[in-house]
Amino acid sequence: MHLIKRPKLEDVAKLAGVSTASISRCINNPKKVAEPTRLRIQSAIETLEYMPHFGGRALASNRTNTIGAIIPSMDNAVFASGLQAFQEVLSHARVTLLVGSSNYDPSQEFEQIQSLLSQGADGLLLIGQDRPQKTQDFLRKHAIPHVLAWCFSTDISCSSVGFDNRKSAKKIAEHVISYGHQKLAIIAGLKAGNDRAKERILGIKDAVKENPDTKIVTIEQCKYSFTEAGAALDRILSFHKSPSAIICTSDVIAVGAMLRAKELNLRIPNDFSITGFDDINLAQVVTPGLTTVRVPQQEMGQKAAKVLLDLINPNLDVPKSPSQELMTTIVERDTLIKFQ
Amino acid sequence: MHLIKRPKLEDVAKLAGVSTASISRCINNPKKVAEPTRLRIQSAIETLEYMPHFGGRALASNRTNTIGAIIPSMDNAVFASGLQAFQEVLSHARVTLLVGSSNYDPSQEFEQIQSLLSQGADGLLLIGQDRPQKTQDFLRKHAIPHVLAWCFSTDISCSSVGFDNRKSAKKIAEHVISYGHQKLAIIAGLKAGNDRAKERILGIKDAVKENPDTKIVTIEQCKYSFTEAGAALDRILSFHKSPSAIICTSDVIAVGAMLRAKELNLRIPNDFSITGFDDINLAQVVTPGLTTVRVPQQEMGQKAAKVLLDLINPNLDVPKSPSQELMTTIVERDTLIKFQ
DNA sequence: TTCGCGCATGCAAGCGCTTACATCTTAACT
DNA sequence: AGTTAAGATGTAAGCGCTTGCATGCGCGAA
Repeated sequence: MHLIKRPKLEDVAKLAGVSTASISRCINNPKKVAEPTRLRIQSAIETLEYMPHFGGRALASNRTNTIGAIIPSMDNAVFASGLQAFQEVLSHARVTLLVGSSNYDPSQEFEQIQSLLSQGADGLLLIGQDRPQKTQDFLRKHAIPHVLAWCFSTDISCSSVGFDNRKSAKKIAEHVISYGHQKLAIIAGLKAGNDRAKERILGIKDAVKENPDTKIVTIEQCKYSFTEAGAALDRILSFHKSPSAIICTSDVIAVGAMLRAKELNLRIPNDFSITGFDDINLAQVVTPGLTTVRVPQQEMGQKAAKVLLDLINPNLDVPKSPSQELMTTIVERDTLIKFQ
Repeated sequence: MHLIKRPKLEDVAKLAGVSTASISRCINNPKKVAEPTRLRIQSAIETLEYMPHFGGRALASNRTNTIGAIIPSMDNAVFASGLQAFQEVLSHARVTLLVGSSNYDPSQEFEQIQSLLSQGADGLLLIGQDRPQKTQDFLRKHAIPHVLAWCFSTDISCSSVGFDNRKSAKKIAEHVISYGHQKLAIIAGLKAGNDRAKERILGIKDAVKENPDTKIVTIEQCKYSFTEAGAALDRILSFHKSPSAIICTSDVIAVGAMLRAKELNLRIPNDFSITGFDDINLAQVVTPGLTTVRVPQQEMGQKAAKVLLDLINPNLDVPKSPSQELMTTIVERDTLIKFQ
């Protein structure tokens, strides 16, 4: 078992007694090679353990079979599981996933975009639609095939696979209101460069506007961490007019607030109701179970992968289905009860 | 704003009035170019928005600045956050991360290894040390720089960054035993191709062996899902001699069992104690809080990245620190109490 | 003045693969 | 048998970049 110099196409060609062109064809388009030759080539490839050289292939064909995904952070389960689903679909199509993370920062996202493209990514998965003009221009100018996930809107020029954050947030807010709550508080993720947070706030406001008896006591923002969410809860509780329900734009935040409430010996939902958003594992594990909005994470990852693959392989018969709206549903657990 | 043909080195060279060689040098080794020329080149690169072609570069230099990671699944928070940390370090070193997932299946892992390598990965991050001879031979034969994480053992020939699963499991088992528990049950992940699960079981057995009064009532295996873990609990409860403590080799499993126990109106830790492994978010969120083993996920990801980068850039002065053992600690919460 | 040396730069040969085109074979027609 | 089209295979020209080597230049020492 000693080190072997990487074989090249030529070596395989020699062994199989054909030209390098045939090998290449056999690998990329087996139909173009006659049965017996193909078998001969196959076995030559196997005995040499030949593996195409990526650079050579990329240079000659100008394709890398690589797709980049830039997500805020894998630390948030909601993206991790979407990404997992995305990767699985890609893998079946023999496409490799490049991963970058933006840490919720638009300028880091821009850097990562450049970085992944310079690594040859044929296309990109991005989260959300809110990004600086600079980034958008860049994508357009270089005609980068990309799809946006975790958002949906018909007026965006590029493909998106996701749900309508505003509508979904309105729905949960209406749900909360229908339980008789009139004084609401919001804990949202930081809005800067994060359209999901913004849209969700807007959605809640939409619901409040339509229900004149209702009002928003305060809107707090914080990072997606338990402790920050706990601090946000503290701020809310320091108000005179404390809310009867707190709507959080993420499960992580809601759970963080619940943990803090427990420390303070407050009882949820008796002292106040609370709702989340995403329906990650935490929501079902926390006590009481968190009433939240289920987001089709896996489905989104899978469909986004398919759309992106179509975008890259302008497939003959596949009808263009550039954007897809997925639906969210409310998952009722135990943190929301009727007011009084 | 129209579509622009991707500029190549030659275009930049023409604009800057130098040869392509200088541009290349300027990009890869700025010191080798005189100050004024460098500035001229820089500005040419910027006005053209030049971005090196990945394939060309990879072909000529035989390096891709890309590292692959193959993890069982990003769906498990323990790997997701390790991977996040790994990626961040890589990103600072201007190296891009390729991701594959094996779904805990050695043959899928092998495929992903091949796939990532054929994408030109300069090195690989793998989880655990237990893999088929075939895979090991492959890695050795092709001299693939790689590091193993989530495991540690001095007798492995290649670098590893992680903790000793067996020792850590022994430690938590001893801890449980020190609380007076004598009849223990284990719920472990599926052992096949998963050395973490195997080692942890062995560690628990080690502890039991050293404490003659103690015995293991049963060892159940299941996938890393709440429902499967719940089913495993059912099996345990159907035994005559039911255990006073259940040691789980993963938090996901422990929490799944706790959820099931709650459904059955069993009270933890009164009816039985339970412990987890990993200390992911869930452990602190579940009620009662899960007593578990904290694994330095982030640190592991970061250090693994550094080791791998060193392996790939045989750095001059950096002393070889091939393997690193990290420590785990027991996090005491509320699922483990004294027997009786 | 001459020589030599070091530095900055240019020249040009590939790196391993794909693919348009040319060539050859074969079989199905007239 | 002659003609032709379709299919299988080979030929060779790059794809865009890196890098060993050659070149040219300026400067100090002899």
